[in-house]
Amino acid sequence: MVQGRAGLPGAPDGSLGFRPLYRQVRDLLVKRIAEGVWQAGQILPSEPEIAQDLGVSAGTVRKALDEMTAENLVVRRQGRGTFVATHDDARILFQFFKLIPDSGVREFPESRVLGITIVTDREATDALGLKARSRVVLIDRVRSLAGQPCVAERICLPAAMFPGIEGRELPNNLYELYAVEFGVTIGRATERLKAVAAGTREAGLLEVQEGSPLLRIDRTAYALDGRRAEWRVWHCRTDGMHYLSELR
Amino acid sequence: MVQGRAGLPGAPDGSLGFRPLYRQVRDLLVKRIAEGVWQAGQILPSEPEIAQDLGVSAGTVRKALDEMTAENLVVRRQGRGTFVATHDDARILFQFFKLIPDSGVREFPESRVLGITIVTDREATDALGLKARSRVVLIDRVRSLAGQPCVAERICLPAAMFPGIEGRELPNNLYELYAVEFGVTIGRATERLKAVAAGTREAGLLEVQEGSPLLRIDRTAYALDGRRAEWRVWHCRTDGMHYLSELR
DNA sequence: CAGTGGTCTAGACCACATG
DNA sequence: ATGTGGTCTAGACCACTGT
Repeated sequence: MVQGRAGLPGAPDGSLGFRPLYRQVRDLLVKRIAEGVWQAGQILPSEPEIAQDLGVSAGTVRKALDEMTAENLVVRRQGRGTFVATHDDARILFQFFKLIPDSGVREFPESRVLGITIVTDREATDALGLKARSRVVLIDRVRSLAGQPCVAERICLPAAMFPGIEGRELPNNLYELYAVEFGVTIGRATERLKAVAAGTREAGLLEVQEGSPLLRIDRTAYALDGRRAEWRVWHCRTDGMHYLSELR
Repeated sequence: MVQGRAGLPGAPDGSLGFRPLYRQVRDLLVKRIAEGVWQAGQILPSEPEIAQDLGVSAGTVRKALDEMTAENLVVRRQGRGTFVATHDDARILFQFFKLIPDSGVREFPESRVLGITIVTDREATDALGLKARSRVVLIDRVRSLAGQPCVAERICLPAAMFPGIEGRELPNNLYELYAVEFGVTIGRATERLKAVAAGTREAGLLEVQEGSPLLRIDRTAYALDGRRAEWRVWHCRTDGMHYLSELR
């Protein structure tokens, strides 16, 4: 079925390494989602169906889907089925938005777009792993919670991956737009945090004094196929809010 | 065996809720580790042994151990056995130490103790969920990477949980000390991050100007039984290093 | 009721470590 | 050779959701 196997469990890769069947199944299912065979919010075939299609046991499919559930790629609902995860506001809020009011009540921040431009920028192409003269879309926004500006945001995208995005109306929740309109599904991201002094620009946007301490968050987001799809830099006020990180 | 069951899988809790067998097994095994029946680094009985002891199938024990592996409570080594996780430097470095040099090479920071005192402090007792007049151990340290002071650290512990710790020589890696000497195993923690201006004290310790931006990290750490066991506050320089957070 | 995911079991075999 | 965890399978039954 998936890879060299003949009644034997597990498949040897030539001589070194070893690729469990359930992982091969996982990779194949992820590939199908990445390719849009099953789109965000749609239901997958049932476990027995997938198992029969691929010629493996139901238990193996289950283990593959267990992993995908843990990765937030898929959502399972008992009695109903297994669905491709969407980037709805609730998911964004919990998975990709770690800035929380000190009160603890999570809230989705409003966005005001300051400008969209297409440029060639060495820092951005480096961060995105593109060739030095590739074109990059720059989006500047200010985000507010309860009317209070709290984040100055700059987003950099590979222009080739998001053709025509510069002419669009931008929603608050960009990851849903990436998935639905451009077929780019963000699966994971890494963030690097530093404390910096506010420059003139950020100070003005966030209504703080120049030199005030700000939290700088530098995020690289990866598409399902592993390509870097977005680089964004935030400058955040952290009076009255904080960044939450769980260690386990 | 574990809870009301009579040849039936899964056990109803009276009428509401449902507690899978493998979770009951997990909880029981965690309890035994928390009680010191099996100590850090020691080997657990093999899967078939545990299964027979508890009167469940090997598959159920396996699923319980899978969860515990995901929670970093246990380490499995093929061909050798399953071991209680230790708080060795490598684990601390990856699970509990998110401050990374910009170069990317993780390193364990040195520590210099500035003082240990026992006090009653309202802020600390609140953070630890203790009665307002409980005694708390305060430990102040400065931590350095490559000779450069980078973190001013204050650690608050419930005195009742760590009797006599104030008279001890403190190692760099405290979580191992907590586990080995006081039977308190840290299982998880949450961190809250803010950007703040350096006060006089931190500025002096970290060799920066007063008012410089610092990363303030506020960590609450939980023991295996769920009790809050430690509260620590860091003030960090983030020139040349950053806090790494993985979103997935 | 039928169909889905969730749990539990039993057994076979593979991969790895140790003696 | 033995014992450990790791993978894969097959089948039974439970719990939930919809018709």
